[in-house]
Parts: sequence; C-alpha cells; structure tokens
Amino acid sequence: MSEKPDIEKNESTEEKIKEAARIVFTRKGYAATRTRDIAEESGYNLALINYYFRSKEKLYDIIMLEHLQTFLHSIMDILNDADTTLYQKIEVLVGHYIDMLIKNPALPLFIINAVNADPDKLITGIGADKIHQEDLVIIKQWKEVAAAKKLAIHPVHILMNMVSLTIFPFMGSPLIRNRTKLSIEEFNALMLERKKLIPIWIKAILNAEV
Amino acid sequence: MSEKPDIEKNESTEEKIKEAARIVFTRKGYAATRTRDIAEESGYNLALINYYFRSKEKLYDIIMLEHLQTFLHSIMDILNDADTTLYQKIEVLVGHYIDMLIKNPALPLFIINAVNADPDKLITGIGADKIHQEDLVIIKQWKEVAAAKKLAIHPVHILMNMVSLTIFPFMGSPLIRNRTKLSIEEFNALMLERKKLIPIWIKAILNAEV
DNA sequence: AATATTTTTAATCATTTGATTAAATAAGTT
DNA sequence: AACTTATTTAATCAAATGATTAAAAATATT
Repeated sequence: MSEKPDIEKNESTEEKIKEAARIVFTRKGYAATRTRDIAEESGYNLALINYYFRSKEKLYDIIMLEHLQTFLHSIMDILNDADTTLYQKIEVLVGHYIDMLIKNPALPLFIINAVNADPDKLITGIGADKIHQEDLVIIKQWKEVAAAKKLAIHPVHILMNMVSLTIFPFMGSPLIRNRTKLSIEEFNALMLERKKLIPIWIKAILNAEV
Repeated sequence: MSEKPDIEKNESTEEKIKEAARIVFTRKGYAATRTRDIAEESGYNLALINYYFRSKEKLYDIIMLEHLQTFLHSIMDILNDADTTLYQKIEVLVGHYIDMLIKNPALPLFIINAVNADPDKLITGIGADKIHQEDLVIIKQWKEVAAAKKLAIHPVHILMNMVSLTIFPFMGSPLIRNRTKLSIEEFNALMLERKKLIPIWIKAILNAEV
C-alpha cells in the first residue's frame, strides 16, 4: 500500500532506469518493449523497474510526458513574445525545433504514435487543451499579416506547412538516408541549412499567387 | 511441411482474414496486434490465421508489402513519363498522393513504423534498391531546371519539401483535428485544396531568393 | 554495534500470446 | 454412396511477459 519511495535519495538508480526506459521506449515503442529490455538496458534487475515505477505503463506515461515537454519546451514563450515580429517568430521556432530534432530525431515518431494510440491521454496530459489560441500574440500577428495580404487560404495551411517542412524530414530520415546514401552528418548538415531556408520558403509561400 | 493451400478456391475466407489483418495491423501496429484480434475481427477461429498464413509475422509481411505497393503504385510511370514537364509531374504526383491518402490516411504512419522497425526488409522487399535514380526522366528534367535556375540548394530539399507538404498533414491529423476542431470532412476538404496549392508553393520555393 | 529502513535480487506466479494438434465438418471426386 | 481432400473449430501447449514476493544486501539511524 506504500507509495513510491523518496525520489531525492536515489536519483541515480531511478534516473538510470528512466534513461534506459527512454532509450528502449523511444526506439521500439510501447507495445514492442519488454520490461526485461528496460531492465537489461539499465543494468538492474527486472523487479527494480516495478519497485520504482509500479508498472510498465506508469513508466511509459512518465517518459511520454517528458518527451512531450521536450517537444513543447519554451515554445509558449516564443509564441507569446511581444518583442518579435511574426516572421522573426517563424525563424526562431524553426531554428529551435531543428536544433532539438537533431538531438532527438526519434521524438516526432514517438509522439505521433503516442497520439495515435491514445489521443486524450497525451493532449490533456500536457494541458494543451487549456490554451486559448485566440490570446496568443502570434495569432494576433498572423491575423494582421493575413488581413494586409488579403490571404484567401486557411491559416492552418501555413501552420501545417511550417510543421511539415520542419519535422517530416526527421521522420523520413531512415528512408531518405538509405535512398540518398547520405551519412548522418551530411543529413544533419542539410537540416541545419533548413533553419535558414524554411523561413524563406514560408515567406515565398505567403507571397505566392494563388 | 506443406505449403499454404490453394488460394483460388477460397478467396473469400483468406481474403477476409487479410482484410481483418489489414485493419488491425494498420490501426495498432505489429507489436500491439494480437493474433486473436485478427481472428475476432475476421470472425474466424484463431487457428485459421495460422492455417492460412503460418504465422503472425508472415501475415504482417504480406500486409506490409501490399501497403507499400498501394503507396508506390504507378508512381514509376509518373516519374518516367516523357510527355509531361517536371512541373506537370509535381502536379500529378501531389494529386495522386492526396487522393490516395484521403482513402488511406493511416498508411504513412504504418510505413514509417515499418521502415523504422526493419529498414532492409521493406526497402529490398519492394525492389526500391534496384532503381537507378539517374535514369529517371524526372531526374533529368530536374537537372535541366536546376541548371537553368542556377539553384544552389541540394535537390533533396525540394524532394523533402514535396513529400513533407503532402504526407505530414495526414500523420499529424489526429492532433491537428483535435486542436482545430475540424471534422474529418473539413480536414479532407483542406487536403483537397492542397492538391492545387502545393504545386504552386513548390514553384514559389523554387523561385525564392536564397 | 545494534537496529531499522531502503535498495536490490532471485525465484516464482498468473496471464497472455503465438502456435500446434486432433477431431469435426464441408466440399469435391470416384 | 464411399472415399478423399480441404476447411474450420475446440482444446491445449510452451514460451513470453508483466508483476509479485520473500529474502539478501546495502545504507541510514539510534
């Protein structure tokens, strides 16, 4: 009936198990990971995983929410920065995400699979449902730009374009790298180029005749 | 030691099992599907699945290759059509894929997960390793356009952009639809808009000052 | 040092799960 | 009809898997 033990005391082992879980869950997904895989990866006994985290699912939920936080980290600050223009925000966002994805290239697939498996858990888990989109600075700025340009296309197109151009190449990377015979370093160099290119492309898209 | 029984005679049951497998594998992925799920979905006994397909993995391989063929169906003809310009090819490709993805929105995630789990199986499975990219009409046309425009960016960027803009919105659809409160019909209408928009955007990207 | 508490392990359980077997039913052939 | 082959099922197996337990080892407290 006891709750999980003090976290502070033994950050090392608990953190090692979480690190192992992060590696295995991220690589193989929830269903394909065996609790034993995590035990082996961590170097600890199988029972330790349950001693610290009660169950595979609870451990997974923790990893999932941490990944989600990595994914969403600091973007609210960017979206709500009153001191940058819309275009600057795009530059910062794209740059931020490409840097992050080079460090964590498996994140998008993990998160999309998590959404797919249980949309509500993930969406309410992070409190994304509490955000009032109307209040965000970037939305207001977008409306100004859209009005000035008399844009006839749905704003969600632009958002999808930004996200697609930034994230998808990382999801497709195994296939892309196989077909193009690019090394990881060469691939990452291309992704870094995209930090400058995507904002330019978005601008071009916004100005394109429709 | 016997091979699988005659297919012709009982297309109905075998095809029903495959159809059930398609549904369950596509929705839940390989690891999360139980052979019993497929049995239940098909309405037949568990042993039938093994009677017809020997094992869960063999059945999965069949479904995977069929999905891959759906995904790649007829694109070689498009890529090699000497009677269309590069820009026309882009229009045809994007249109083709968006139509296909509206019918099979779960395909991209399934295929990307399959590549992730075992890249070689899938890539050699379809014979993609035998294609000589240099020989494709679209590649020659691309080189002409790139030379004329004196493009300094790596051609794979353009390819990634096309694929990203077309496919990613379908993978992100559960999240996009949740956040935007769009119905499936509204979402699909947006995707149909993209059949015209993406080629225009690609053109704008090609002409963008870098 | 003696005692209590926390951490770790080995052994084991109970289910789940992929697969098989043997028998029953249906269909085809003579 | 008698016989053979193909299809389908119920029952069962063996291995895998998530989880628990009881005890050992390590650490902290008195």
